[in-house]
Amino acid sequence: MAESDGVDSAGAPEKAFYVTTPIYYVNDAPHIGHAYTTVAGDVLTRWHRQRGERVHFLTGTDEHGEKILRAAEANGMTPQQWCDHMVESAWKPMLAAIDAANDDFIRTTELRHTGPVQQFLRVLHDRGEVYEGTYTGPYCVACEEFKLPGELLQPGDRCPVHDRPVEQLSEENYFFRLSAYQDRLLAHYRDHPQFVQPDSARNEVVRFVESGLQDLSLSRSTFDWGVSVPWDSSHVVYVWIDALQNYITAAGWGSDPQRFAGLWPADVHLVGKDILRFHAVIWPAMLMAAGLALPTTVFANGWLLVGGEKMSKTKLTGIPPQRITDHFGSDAYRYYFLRELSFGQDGSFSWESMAQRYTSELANDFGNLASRLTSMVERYRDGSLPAPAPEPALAGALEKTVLLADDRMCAMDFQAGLAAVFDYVRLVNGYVTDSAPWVLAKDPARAADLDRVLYATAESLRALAVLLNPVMPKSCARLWTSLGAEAALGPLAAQRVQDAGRWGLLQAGSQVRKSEVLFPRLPDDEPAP
RNA sequence: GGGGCGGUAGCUCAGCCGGUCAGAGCAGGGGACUCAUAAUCCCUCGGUCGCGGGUUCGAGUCCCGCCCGCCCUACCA
Repeated sequence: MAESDGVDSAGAPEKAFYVTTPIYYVNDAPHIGHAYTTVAGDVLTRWHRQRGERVHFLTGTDEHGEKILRAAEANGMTPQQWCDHMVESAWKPMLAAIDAANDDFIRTTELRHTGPVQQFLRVLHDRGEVYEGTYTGPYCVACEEFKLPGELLQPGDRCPVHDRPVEQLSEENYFFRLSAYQDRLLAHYRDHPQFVQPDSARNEVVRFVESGLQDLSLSRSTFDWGVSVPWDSSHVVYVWIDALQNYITAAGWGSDPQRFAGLWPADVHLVGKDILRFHAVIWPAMLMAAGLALPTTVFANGWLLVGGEKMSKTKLTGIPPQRITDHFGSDAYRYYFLRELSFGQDGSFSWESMAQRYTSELANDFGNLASRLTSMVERYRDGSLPAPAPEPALAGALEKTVLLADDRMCAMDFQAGLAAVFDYVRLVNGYVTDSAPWVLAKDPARAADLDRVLYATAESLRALAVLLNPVMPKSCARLWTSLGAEAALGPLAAQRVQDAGRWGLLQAGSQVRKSEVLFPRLPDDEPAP
């Protein structure tokens, strides 16, 4: 198969596999729900990178809007200072804690974003997609802000903050002709079933659009922390319209056409299901209106439930990722959430299940297998790996494992992909026990059998290091070193998923060294917060 | 009210177009082994597949009704 170096035969940059997370609102404190989406994107992109593809992984922060303005005021800072503070003290540390290898980090207050956003608005305006209109909605005088019909207290349409009746107020706004896109959106959903995933999310979106769309007001004039509407500086762009564009502005739209051509359209927008509608309805309509290509897939992941409830800041169930990574490490964190939960469905997090999977699967099954092998090669063969030898029982299973894992991971079915890999881990543990190399070692006449068993086990671990590297890069790097694989095979990052199932890659004489255990057993107890 | 998804062994969940689909892992019980992180391996206990009808030679698997849970129902990041 063709190796990719990022350039196709014509010399033009190969279009990258482009994955995005939502940009996170800096006013929120990062919790495991944010990190879940980010980890999924990171593992997905690392997997494709391990397949030899050119990849681009984008994340970032959303920094405009009235809430930011008010939070900054409350903290005695300018909005920009407040955003800078939150990005540096909360959001970037979260990425470091989960070991995310994003290629870019976009902030909506950056000039590379705000300039192109204005350009985009002009394009919509010039194309007749925007008109001036009147927004009428429930308004609380005490709050000095519009309320959402759904949040009003009943009976009487009362403000949930002040418990007093709201009044209907009108504001002159600019509107986007979203309603004009109903049929085109429905046609797109119909012709591109992979556009919204999983199916449950797609169903909801289709039903929603079928029920009819209203035009969307895309500007605000009651505060000024946002991108100015280019033809009317008394308005700022509605924060969602601003935020969605990060996916193209970060890719170079409006600033770097060559870069944009090499990235857009995005292959996957990962989103939480709470913001699905913005990504599966408004965003594609905006792109259609501007004449741009649509992303291939919008994938909505489920929510993490804690104690059976959705995490909530107000209920103090929003768990910071660092609380878990401090105890279990980033590799285990990444593994746990993708292995335990079915991506796309809601799932429960509990400290107990995290500890259980850590101990059972990472420490006892995977880590211990590495210990068994390295210890025996040191003990029986002075740390020098025996020569390659066939072992059909394992080689056949490994080949199937690689094909299945690759298929599942590319489909974003991380749970099944990891299950396939760990089925193989179990198989190898069984193989070692059945082969009983410690018995073979006592009989010089069976030296060849011992060599074969040691080689087969090492070769299996070699493949596991490749397959698990996108999920657990730190541990797999140590395993790679421990196997002495780099001398003959090169860096772990250079190993291709497609070749991982080939038997006989590790070379005779590789220096195998027992290292610190990959996943030390840990106390199960949850540390006090 | 309308809509979406789900309700399968103690726990977490697989089960595509109906016919070894009654499963996996963990937990529990028993045994083997000692290379290894008191790890590993094997065996085993265990479920009227939410409830009630229906279609069919045959239904967790399709249809209808009901019960329960979560979510969506437009400008909340």
